[in-house]
Amino acid sequence: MKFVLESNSSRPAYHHCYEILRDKILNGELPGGTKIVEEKIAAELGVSRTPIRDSIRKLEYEGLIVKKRVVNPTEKDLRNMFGVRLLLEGYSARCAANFLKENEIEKLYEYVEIGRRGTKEEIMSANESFHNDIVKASNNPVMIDIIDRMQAIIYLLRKTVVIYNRPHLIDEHEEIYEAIKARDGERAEMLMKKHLEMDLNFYLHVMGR
Amino acid sequence: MKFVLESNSSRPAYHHCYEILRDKILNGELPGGTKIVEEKIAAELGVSRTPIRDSIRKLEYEGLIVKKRVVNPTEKDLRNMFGVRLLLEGYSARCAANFLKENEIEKLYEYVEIGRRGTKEEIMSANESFHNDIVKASNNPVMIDIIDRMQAIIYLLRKTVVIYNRPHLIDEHEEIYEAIKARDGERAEMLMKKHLEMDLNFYLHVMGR
DNA sequence: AATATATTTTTTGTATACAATTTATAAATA
DNA sequence: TATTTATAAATTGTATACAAAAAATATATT
Repeated sequence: MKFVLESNSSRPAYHHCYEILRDKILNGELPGGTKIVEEKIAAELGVSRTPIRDSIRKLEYEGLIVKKRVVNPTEKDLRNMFGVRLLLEGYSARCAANFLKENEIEKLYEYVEIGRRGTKEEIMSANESFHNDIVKASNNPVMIDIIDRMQAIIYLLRKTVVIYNRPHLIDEHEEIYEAIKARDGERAEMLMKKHLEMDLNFYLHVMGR
Repeated sequence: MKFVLESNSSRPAYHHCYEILRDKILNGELPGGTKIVEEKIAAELGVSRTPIRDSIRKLEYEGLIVKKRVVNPTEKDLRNMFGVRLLLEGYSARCAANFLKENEIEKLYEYVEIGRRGTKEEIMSANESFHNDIVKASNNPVMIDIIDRMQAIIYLLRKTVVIYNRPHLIDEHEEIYEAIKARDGERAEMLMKKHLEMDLNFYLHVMGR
C-alpha cells in the first residue's frame, strides 16, 4: 500500500489531508453524493481519523461536503450563489475598468483569444482566469475568498453542465473586455451581471431536465 | 466546580461548546486578543479537548478566532468587510422596497422610533433588527449567512467603537425606511450604501486614534 | 408482501496518552 | 545591558480505544 502522506512533511497532516481531499472532490474522483467515511479516507491517506476529521470539517464549512457527503448543489443553491456572484463580480468588473493596468487588460484579451482558438482544456482554464483576474481587481481579499468558495462549488457541476462552450460565452467575455479597455466601469459591471445571468440560466436549463 | 455541559444533552458536545465559546467571544467575556487554550476551555466546560478543538476550528473558519486568539479586526479588515456589506445590504434594501409587506415595513419604523426613545440596550437591539430584517428581505440564505458572519466580527468592536448613538444614524435609518415605504428600491439601495459608508468612516475615525 | 420490531454492523463522538512543536524562561556570551 | 543560546514548560497535533448514535440487516408480526 502506497501512503500518500510521508511523515517528513513540514506542515501538519490535517492540512495536507484537506488539500488532497479537496482535490479529489474538485477533480471528480469523489463525485457529488459520495459518502465520506472518516476511517476509509484515513486508511487511504495513511493517517489516523483525527486529521481527517479536521479536513472534513473544513470542507463542510466551505460547502463542498454536506452531511458527510460530497455536495450536490440544487437549483436553489445555484440561484442563491449566483445572486451573490452577480453583485460581487459585477463590482469587480467595475474595479477592473477603473484600476487595471493596460498590460493586465491585454491579458484579458488573450483569454478571449484562447477561448476562440484553444483546446477544451485551454479554453476552460482561460475562462477561469478571465473571471479570476477580474475578481482580483477588487483588491478585496474578503470578497475574493467568498467568490472563490462559490466558484469551487459551481465548478463541481462542470461534468453535468458543460459550460465552456456555451453559445455566446466568449462573445460576452469580449464585450466585458472591451468595456474594461474603454474604462467604462458602469458598462463593465452591467455586462458582467448579464453574463453571469446567462451562465445561471444555462446551468438551470441543463439541470432542469 | 459547576460544569456548563450536562451529559444528558441531546446534541453533540462540540456543538454546545461552539455556541458557548461564541457567546463568550461576542459578549466580551473573551475580549479581542485573548489566547484561546484548548485545555483551559475544556476544563471550564467539563469536556475533553476533542470537542473543544472542533468548536475552535469552526470559529476560526468564521473569523472570530485567528491564530488561537480572539480576533482583533484591523482597519483593512473593516474596509474589506464593509466593501462586501455595501453591495449585499444595498441589494437587500432594494429587495425590501420591492417585496416587503406593509406590516413588515411598519416594523422597520418601530425600530426607528425605539432608536429615538429607547434605552441604550433597546436602541442597540432595534438597530440590529433594522438591518437584519432588511437583509432577510433578500430571501437569499447564502447572502444572509455571509452578512451575519461579517456582522458578528464587526459586533466585537462595539465596546471600542460606541456606534449606537452615532450622529445621524437614526435619521439615516428613517430615510431608508421612507424609501422602502415609498417602494423606491433604487433610492433605498443608494441610501443603505451611504449609511454603511458613514458607519465605516465612524469606525475608522474612532480606531485611527 | 408489507410493516414493524429487534439485532447486528457501521460510523461518528469523545476521552486520553503521547509525540511534535511552539512558546516562555533561564543561562551564557559579547 | 543586550543578544544569543540552551533548557524547561506549555500547547498543539496525532493515534488509539471505547462509548454513543446511526444505518443496515434480519426477524417477527400483521
